[in-house]
Amino acid sequence: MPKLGMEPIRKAALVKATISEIGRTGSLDVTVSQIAKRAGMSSALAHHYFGSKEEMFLAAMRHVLTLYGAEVRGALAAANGPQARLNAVLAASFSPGNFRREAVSAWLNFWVMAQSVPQAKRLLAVYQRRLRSNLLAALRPLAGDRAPAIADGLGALIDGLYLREVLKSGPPGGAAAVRLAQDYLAAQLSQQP
Amino acid sequence: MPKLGMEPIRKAALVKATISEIGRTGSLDVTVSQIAKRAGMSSALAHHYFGSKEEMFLAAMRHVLTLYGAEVRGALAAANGPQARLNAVLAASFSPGNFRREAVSAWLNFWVMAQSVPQAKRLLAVYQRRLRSNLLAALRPLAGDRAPAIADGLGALIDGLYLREVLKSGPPGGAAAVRLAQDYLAAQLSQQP
DNA sequence: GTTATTGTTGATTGACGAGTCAATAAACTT
DNA sequence: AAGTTTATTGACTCGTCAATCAACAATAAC
Repeated sequence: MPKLGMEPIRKAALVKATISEIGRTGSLDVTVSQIAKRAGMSSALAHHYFGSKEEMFLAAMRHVLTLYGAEVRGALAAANGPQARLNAVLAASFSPGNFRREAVSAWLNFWVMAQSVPQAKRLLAVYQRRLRSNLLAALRPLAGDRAPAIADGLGALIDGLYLREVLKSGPPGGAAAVRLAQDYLAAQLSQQP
Repeated sequence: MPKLGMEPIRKAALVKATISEIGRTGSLDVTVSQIAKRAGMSSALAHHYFGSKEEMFLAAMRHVLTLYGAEVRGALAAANGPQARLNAVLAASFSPGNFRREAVSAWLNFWVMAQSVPQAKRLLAVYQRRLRSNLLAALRPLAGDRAPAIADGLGALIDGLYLREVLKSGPPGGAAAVRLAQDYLAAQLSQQP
């Protein structure tokens, strides 16, 4: 049975399954067996490829952040001018791909993990730095000295909207979230600089 | 040895210890033994009083929310007029008592718990409703129809600032958080209603 | 065709931890 | 003083789970 070159396939399946299981249970209290089962393999194989449960979690986290980063980059590439760049970041942040229960729930749990796993903390810090730098670059031409404060506020607002999404029931509210964030931006930018 | 009337004392000690341990480890992966030890008793006694670990967590959560609620109420009682009431809510939210590593970390973990424990979800919903209602009441005279959107944004911003505090190192940044939130408010309120 | 290399799993190990129990002791009741 | 209630804990049960191992299978290398 063993076809060669299984490693990347199985790893990808495990990463996906990890996110699914974290999303399903809403916590990191997920067993390797559950993950492996959902990915269609034995728990022993999961350990074979990842070595430890923590590595699986970290790989899943990297995956979520990578997807997010790619979407932001893509949206930015098609954006003309500062205002469009801001909208691009917001649109990517709350796109259906990123702003869905599973991913949001996983993201919340990664935040928890960051408190005890240094590597996770580093990954989140990278995400925060990138977001801040994107916002800042677009805001400086529009808001000058006030750009840093606005960027920090907008960053926190985005995180807060993610946070609140996990408790909401019903369909994802990405559109409403974008509206709120744009509202915040409009208010800040209408102030004299 | 048994002095009577120990129950409330021990329960309070356990609640405090629960918050401390969650804050220390940054997660809900805390054993009843750890909590009991920090509270100066055996794990059996902890079970005797609370029945289960989950009950301990819920009691700790209630405690955090009660403290927060009391502080908000106190600040509101001394506030005159809508703008002062808004400032009161912000000041209470980021006061040193509430906005300290331990409490913030516990709060993040309660958020996670809310995803799988209905009772925890209910408690958080109560907190959110109260916050929203407080903000809304103060905002309506200042912003009219735009009050709901501003309240939702401000609520999310507050939650986001909490979230970001858990990753920050160094001393608590309550003052900066209040500034950011007030900045948001000022920008929103300067818009024509 | 023998020898690595890669893929795969059932079974097992070893640790840990929630919750229970039986026993002890001090205080209150009558 | 006998009995009840409250406080308290060490020892134990029972389940779970991460991680390892031994074995087997298929492909590639020589």
